[in-house]
Amino acid sequence: MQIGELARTTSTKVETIRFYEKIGLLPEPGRTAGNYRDYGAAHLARLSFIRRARDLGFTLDQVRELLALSDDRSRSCTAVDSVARAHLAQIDQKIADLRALRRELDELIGQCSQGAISDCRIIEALGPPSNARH
Amino acid sequence: MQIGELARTTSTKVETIRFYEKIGLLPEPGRTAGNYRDYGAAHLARLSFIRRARDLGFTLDQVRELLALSDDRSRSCTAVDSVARAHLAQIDQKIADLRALRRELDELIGQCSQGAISDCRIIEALGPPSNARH
DNA sequence: CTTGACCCTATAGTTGCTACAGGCTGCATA
DNA sequence: TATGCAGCCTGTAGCAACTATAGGGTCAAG
Repeated sequence: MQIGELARTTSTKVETIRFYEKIGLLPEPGRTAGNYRDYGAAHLARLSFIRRARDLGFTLDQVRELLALSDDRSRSCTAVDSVARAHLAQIDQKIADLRALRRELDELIGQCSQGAISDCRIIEALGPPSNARH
Repeated sequence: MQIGELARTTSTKVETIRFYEKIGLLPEPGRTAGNYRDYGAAHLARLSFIRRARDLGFTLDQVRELLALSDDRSRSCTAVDSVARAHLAQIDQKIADLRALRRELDELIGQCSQGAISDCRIIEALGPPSNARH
């Protein structure tokens, strides 16, 4: 299987696959006579794993950790669980932050009366705390 | 006012201020005899504006746009409003994405029975679609 | 035998900063 | 006067996680 096919089956860009190889996330495959990368089922499995984890928002470092854990199949699942839980907490934090931000922005927009910039509440709200603006 | 003081009053790092100058977001200030940057009230106002907008999650490009709009005080506020609304839509999208992700991850974690990795539902769920894994 | 799709390497760009390295300036203190 | 130290200067490299480009080689079909 050459890189293009692997890319298509995993919905990954060719460059990204080469990038994963360069940073040591995906093992180097064998090469054909013409120096093309030649992938097998194990590569497909590993890349799928990486993509799913990335889709779930894990960072590359977290993915690396999960891969190491999954390679060591004798260990307890607890470590995997804790990586996932930590990630969940981060997501919750992000959602909370975005919601707060959304509220603020929404309020700002509600004040816009579509007048001239000089009366724009949005611009005004972004201005300096209390100083005189020339 | 020198750069350190401006940094403190706006809760910005010194390097960030120089960075904003380099990318043309903040105008170059005058210099003292010793070649130190010398800032005035206008700089403070502009940097405050930038920081507030950034805190609200606007990208630097959006900030640039808002700054340009606010400089042209005769124009209608409508353009500002639309930048803000576009940003709001982006935030809503992000929140929705994160919520979907949260749900999925939560489900995954719920299945973890703390057994050995070989039985780990998380690792399993991250694996390839349906193929035989060696 | 040429076209075109695919592959190769290596490097630079993206966003929004942050962190050096190596060197001045300016003020206080011994 | 010397010296120390905080603060400033420039320039460059680094972070995540790719993406894009340049400049080439390979392979199958027509």
